[in-house]
Amino acid sequence: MATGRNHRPATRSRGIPEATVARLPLYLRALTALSERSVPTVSSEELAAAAGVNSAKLRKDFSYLGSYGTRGVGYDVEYLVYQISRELGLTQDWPVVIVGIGNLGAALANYGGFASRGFRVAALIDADPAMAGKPVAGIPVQHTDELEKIIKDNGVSIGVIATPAGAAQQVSERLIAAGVTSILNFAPTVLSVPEGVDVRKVDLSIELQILAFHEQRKAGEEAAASGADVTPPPLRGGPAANRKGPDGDVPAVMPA
Amino acid sequence: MATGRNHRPATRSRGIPEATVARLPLYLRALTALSERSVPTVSSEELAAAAGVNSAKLRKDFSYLGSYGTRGVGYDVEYLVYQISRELGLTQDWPVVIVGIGNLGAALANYGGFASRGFRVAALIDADPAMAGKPVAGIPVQHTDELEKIIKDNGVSIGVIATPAGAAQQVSERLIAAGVTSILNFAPTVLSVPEGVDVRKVDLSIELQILAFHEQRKAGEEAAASGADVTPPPLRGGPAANRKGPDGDVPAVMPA
DNA sequence: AGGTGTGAAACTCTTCACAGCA
DNA sequence: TGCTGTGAAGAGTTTCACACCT
Repeated sequence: MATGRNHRPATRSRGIPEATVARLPLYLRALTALSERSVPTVSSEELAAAAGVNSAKLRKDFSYLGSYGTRGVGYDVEYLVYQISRELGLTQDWPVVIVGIGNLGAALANYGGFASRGFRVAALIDADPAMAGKPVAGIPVQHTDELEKIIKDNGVSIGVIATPAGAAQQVSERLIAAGVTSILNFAPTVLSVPEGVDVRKVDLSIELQILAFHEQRKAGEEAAASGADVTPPPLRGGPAANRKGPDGDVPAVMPA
Repeated sequence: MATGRNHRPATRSRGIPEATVARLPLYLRALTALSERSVPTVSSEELAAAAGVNSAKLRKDFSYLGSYGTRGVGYDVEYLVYQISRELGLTQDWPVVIVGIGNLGAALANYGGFASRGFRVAALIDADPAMAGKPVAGIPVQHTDELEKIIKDNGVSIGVIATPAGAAQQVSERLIAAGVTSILNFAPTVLSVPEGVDVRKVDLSIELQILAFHEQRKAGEEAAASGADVTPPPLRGGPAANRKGPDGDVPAVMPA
């Protein structure tokens, strides 16, 4: 997911599995909704449905946090909200900077969910001098020259990169040098960062390509069902004339 | 990842593992860059570095596609680009619609990578009548009333939802009813969709929360190194008075 | 009765390490 | 010699199913 080394290589000291961590925000959101409706308790079954996972998984996930439920009853909503928030580190406020205030950066700055839980946009930074001073989402954009100062003055440890791909690596280096240790990267590049820095990436075109893959599969299946050819297009003769199918050779319907 | 059922439940017919599929776009991007620099061949080691994965994983991934390399030499760049594109279904053009043309929707519409490889923005749709006709990224926004017609006329099977959370479920239902079978959801909601529909979600606040979790860990480790307390904040007495630490009880330094 | 917490089984994914081909 | 392709081992994740508590 990131280029930075994995967390807790072999020995997981207080080990919550990464897969579980990735789901905690989901549970938190569902719980927050329940809390707003003043629902006092919830069963693993109900909460799992709201979060879109299965209940055994949810219970196992919670078991890593401790025994927070009551047998025969379920989980106390408020209490769980607190416990998960705490576990995720959302009981404190994280100042973040957004670098690259183009369409996307502006969208992120305006995103409400940002401020909602634990995060605060400390600054918007852009390389275009013409942007400097312009308010976006009520926050004046600052020039890249100020980057290091902003990071240090605000004690920022989380940076969001929404620059063009070409600028991303350099921006990440400056952020890191100034003290940032977690980066959310929207630029379509692989960032290489030193050990200890976490990078998560959000990449639109990758997501679309994954969807396209499955979409193509569905088309293939329909075709198969109606007796048409299945495997993608023809196997034209490329440079390497020695390729063979996935496992040995697929005993599939050959195209014309 | 999605609410829709998993692909290939038990028997993987022509099974490329999901984890591999998710990395193919990454390889494709790295290969495209090499191709633009007219690099003819590349070793698994080099390509892996460019894609930010390790070489054994990359070779294993490629082995699911077939034997496309040459021992002692490496992989033919152009040929691999073609094979991966084909596998991902990018040799055909996928028309997509973007629903919800706010800040984010506009950012997506303007996103270059969209058009670049295999995707074409067929239409922009928004519920605000005031938006109708306005061009965004050169494409006139159409009103939600037209949604079904647009989907059908263009044979759209992939939809992008960039609406507020409250509208997302309903939009997804309309998209699906009109024929969409893959959805990329940017709204912070769990979509519930019928079997056979793929949903992928991109959720800013979830990503940030995951970063916050690790960030907090790092802070904890530093503190531990300097002898301060490790486990998050205090264990206040909540509703359930029976909680216990993760594995038994953490023999950690108790806070004051 | 009802629903959590969890060992154990099943499955998926990653990494190792090396046989075998160019 | 150099690098791919891959069995086999290992790590991580999900699911099952049921003991146990309320």
